[in-house]
Amino acid sequence: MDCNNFFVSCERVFDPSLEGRPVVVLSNNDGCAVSRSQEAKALGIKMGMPAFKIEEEFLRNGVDVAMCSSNYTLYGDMSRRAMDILRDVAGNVDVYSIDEAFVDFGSMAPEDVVSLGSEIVSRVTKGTGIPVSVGCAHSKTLAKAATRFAKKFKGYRGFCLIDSEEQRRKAISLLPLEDVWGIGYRSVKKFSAMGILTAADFVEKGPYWIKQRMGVCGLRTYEELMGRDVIRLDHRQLKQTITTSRSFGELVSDIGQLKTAVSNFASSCARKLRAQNSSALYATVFLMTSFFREDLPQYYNRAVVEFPEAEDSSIGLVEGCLEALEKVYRPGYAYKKAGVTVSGIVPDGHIQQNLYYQPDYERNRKIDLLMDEVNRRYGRSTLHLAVQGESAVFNRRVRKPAGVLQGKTSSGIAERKEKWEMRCEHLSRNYTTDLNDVITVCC
DNA sequence: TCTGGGGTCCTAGGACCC
DNA sequence: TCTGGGGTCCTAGGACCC
Repeated sequence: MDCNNFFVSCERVFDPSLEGRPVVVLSNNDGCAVSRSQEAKALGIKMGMPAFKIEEEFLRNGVDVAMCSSNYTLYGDMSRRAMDILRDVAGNVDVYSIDEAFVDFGSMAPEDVVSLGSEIVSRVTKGTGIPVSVGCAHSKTLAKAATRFAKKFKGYRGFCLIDSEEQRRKAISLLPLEDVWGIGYRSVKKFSAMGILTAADFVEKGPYWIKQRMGVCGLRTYEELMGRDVIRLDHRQLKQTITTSRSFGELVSDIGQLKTAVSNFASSCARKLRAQNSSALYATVFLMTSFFREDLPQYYNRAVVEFPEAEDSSIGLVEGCLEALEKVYRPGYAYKKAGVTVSGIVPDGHIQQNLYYQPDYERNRKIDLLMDEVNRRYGRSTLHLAVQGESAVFNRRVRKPAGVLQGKTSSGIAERKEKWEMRCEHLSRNYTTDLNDVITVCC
């Protein structure tokens, strides 16, 4: 199951004025388009198109395009609702991403497959307001292809089944190579120069040829396109790396401001580590200038700190990361982005202790527990370390005041306090997660 | 002026072991 | 010092996903 134009669809559920219009949802920092309505796609707005180009090419020429800042609080909650309904209808659900899930239909009679597939489409769409497509086949790669057909051709009414060998052959011959799950931009470029344009052209080359050029990943895609289910999803409990990074709203040169930003990134990583009951042995801090600014000197660097013992406290991670920041920082550059990645992640309870290190566990643990609890109850960053700065809001989303349904206004957006804070000038409300933002309908 | 963020897996090559 | 055969571990870079 795949939600159609997911982020845009979420915005439309609560803002009917977006219906029937070209709509794009922008990335963090209002950078570029990450989700587009059908109307926006028809205009030729590409995935990843920068917001300023959309303004130049369309808005300035009087073409109506609605732009929304991304509102992940809303999308995350809408995703949860969709997946809950899917589980209720179908059971055996494997959530693959914020807008996609695989369902194991087992060995079901074809007519039951068709009715269950159609039921998923109608129940999820009705229950969330978000249109979805369902594709069914003997492998995940073919099921994803079926989903594309279900989305593209209205006749399917949201559900497409690739069952027989004849249907499989027809499907792969109609499937452009760039739409195959597992074949990316680079491979498409390489293969199209050889005249390989569809999934059928690709499998025609045979497993040996493919393995030589794409390794075992390509081989798996071949098997899947032949109808054999060989791709296993990752069911690990713990993430192997956790990153928090942001582009800045404006270029930053001052190390004081970078310290504030990096402290926030580090404490965010610590919070994510604690959320999955794990700790990390290493933290990497990176710093970079804007590669688009050819008029400015460029710099990229990173530094790693190793903790004496795997660490999950905000205080410990922030200390380590500030140390690393001092190593990578060079004065005289205008920085555009920074971030923190933690790695060497181990589950709590399996931490290798260090004979020569006597940390004050109890102290930091108490502080973290308290901060987590207060922030859970009263909102993120209610309580934070002083070094995170007065606002501690690198991912603050300032909400608009609740009001009647009348489309977007930007009057409720607070000014950014710090240069490095993100831009989000077209932010919708947290309609489903904040009582103050619940819509009022006048009738 | 303005171009996102967060992941996974595989492979080749270097360094080292017996 | 060199020979062959059989390993492990680590890292950087590439490719892919949403």
